[in-house]
Amino acid sequence: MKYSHLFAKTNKMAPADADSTNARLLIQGGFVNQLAAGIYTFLPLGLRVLNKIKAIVREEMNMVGGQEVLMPALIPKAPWETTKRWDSIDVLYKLTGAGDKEFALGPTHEEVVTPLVQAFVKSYKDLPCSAYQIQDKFRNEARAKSGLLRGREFSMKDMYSFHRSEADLETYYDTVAEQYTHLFNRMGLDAIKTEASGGVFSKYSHEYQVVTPYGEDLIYVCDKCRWAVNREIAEVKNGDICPKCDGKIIETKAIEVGNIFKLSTRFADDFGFTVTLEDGTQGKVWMGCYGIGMSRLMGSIVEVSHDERGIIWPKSVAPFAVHVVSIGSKDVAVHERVQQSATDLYDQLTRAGVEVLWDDRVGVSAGEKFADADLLGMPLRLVVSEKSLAQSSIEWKERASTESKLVTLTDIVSYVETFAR
RNA sequence: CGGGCUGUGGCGCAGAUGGUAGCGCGCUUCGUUCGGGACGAAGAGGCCGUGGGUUCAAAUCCCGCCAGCCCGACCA
Repeated sequence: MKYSHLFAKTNKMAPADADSTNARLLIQGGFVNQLAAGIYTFLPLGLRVLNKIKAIVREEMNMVGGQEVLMPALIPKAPWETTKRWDSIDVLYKLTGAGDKEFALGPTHEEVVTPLVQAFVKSYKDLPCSAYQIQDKFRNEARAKSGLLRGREFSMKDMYSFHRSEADLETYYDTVAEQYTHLFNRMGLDAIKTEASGGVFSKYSHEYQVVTPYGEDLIYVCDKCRWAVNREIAEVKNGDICPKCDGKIIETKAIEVGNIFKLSTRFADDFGFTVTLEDGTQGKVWMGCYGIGMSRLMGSIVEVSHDERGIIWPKSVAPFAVHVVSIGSKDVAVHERVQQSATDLYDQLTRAGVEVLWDDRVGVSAGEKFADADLLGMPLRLVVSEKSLAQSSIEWKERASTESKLVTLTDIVSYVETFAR
C-alpha cells in the first residue's frame, strides 16, 4: 500500500476530547473515526488490525473445535421472552419493525444459538459441540467511554459450547481457558485469568484482564502465583497474603478483554433443549459461553503498547509489517535514484509476500514522515535515502527499538522476510 | 441514569464589559527546500451545535433542547 493512496490520513493535532490513549492515537493515526459516542468506523489501517485480530481468534477457536457461524444481529422478541430477558437486559436496543413486530439488536446470542443448535442436535452422540461467531454486538451503554474500550456497537467473538454433562462442560471450559491465554499472548497481551462473579448461572466466571491504568476494573493479583480476583467478589485486599501461595496481593486497574462463563442448563432448559441418551430418556444440555471483545482488544493493545510518539504494534496484528520511508532530495538525479530504489524495494518485498506500507509522498519532509511512521507504529521502518544509498544500503529501524542499522541492498529482502515471518 | 466540563472553517484554539469573526496547523497554486512535523508569496474555506427570548444590534446575555468528553452508578 502506498501512503499517498490512503484517503484516511494522520493528523498532526491530537483530538482534544479524546482522553484515553487508545482513542487519541487511533484517531490521530487515522485508524478509526468516531461517528458518535462509542461508535466508530474502522478505516483502512484500523480495519487491517481488526482483521488480523479476528484471524488469530479464528485460528485459536478452531483449535478448540469451535465451528464458525454467523447469526443475525437483528433478533425477534420471542426468544427473549422465552428466557425472560426482554425486560431484564437494560442495555438492549429495542426496535419496532413492519407490522409493529418487535426486535432487539443482539448484545449477546444465547437466545439465538440455543434454539439454533437445538434444531440439529437431538442425540447425546451429537455432543459436545461448539459454535462461535465474530460479529458486531450492540449494547445501549449508559455511558460509552475510553475510545474502543467501551462502545455501543463493537466487534465481539462469542462462542457457545454444548455438553451432555457438567463434567464434560468443565473439561471443555478448562481447555478454552488455556487456549485463551495462548490467544492473548499471540497479540502481545499478558491477560490475567481472573475469578469473577458468575452472575445468576454459576458460582464464578473467569475474566481475562489486561493490566492498564485506563482499565475500568479493579482486580487483585498475586505477585507470585498470579492468582487473581475481581474486586466484585474479592475477599482479599491490597497487601494481603495470597490465599493460594505466600505471595503478596497487589491491587491494580485492568481492562477485561475476555470472559468465560459456565451457563449450566439455564438456557437449554428455557428452550426445552434436551438430547436423547443411551437409555432412550431425555438428558439435560449444559452450556458454556466464551467471549472476547475484538475491538476492545485493539484498544487494549494500544493502551499497553505505545510510547510518547505513537503506537507500537506487535508484529502479529500490525497493519503492515514494514513501513518504507523514502526521503527526497533537491538533486533531481539523487531524488530519482531514491525513488527508483524505493520502488524496487517495495515491489520486491510485496512480491515476497511482505505487507508493506510505503510513504511515497513527494515534497513531504523527512521529519514529517518519521513522525508519521512513529505514530502509525509498524514494527519495522526502512529508510531509503541518499545517505543510505551512498553505502548501497537501506536503514533498518525497529519501532520498539531506538537503534538503527544499515542493511545492504542485496540482503535486505531476505532480512525483511525473516523479520516479518 | 446523577454530577461536572465543553460545543467558533477539516484539526487545535482566541474572541473582557453585546456592534456583525480571527490565529496556528492542514488544504490549493507558484517558487525555494529535503534525515526528526521546512520557508516565502498568493488563495479557498465559518448561518459561531440547535430552537426560542432580551436588544436598535447576540459567537458574546437569558431559557429550552441536542451532541461530545470526564467522574460516579451500571456492566447478561
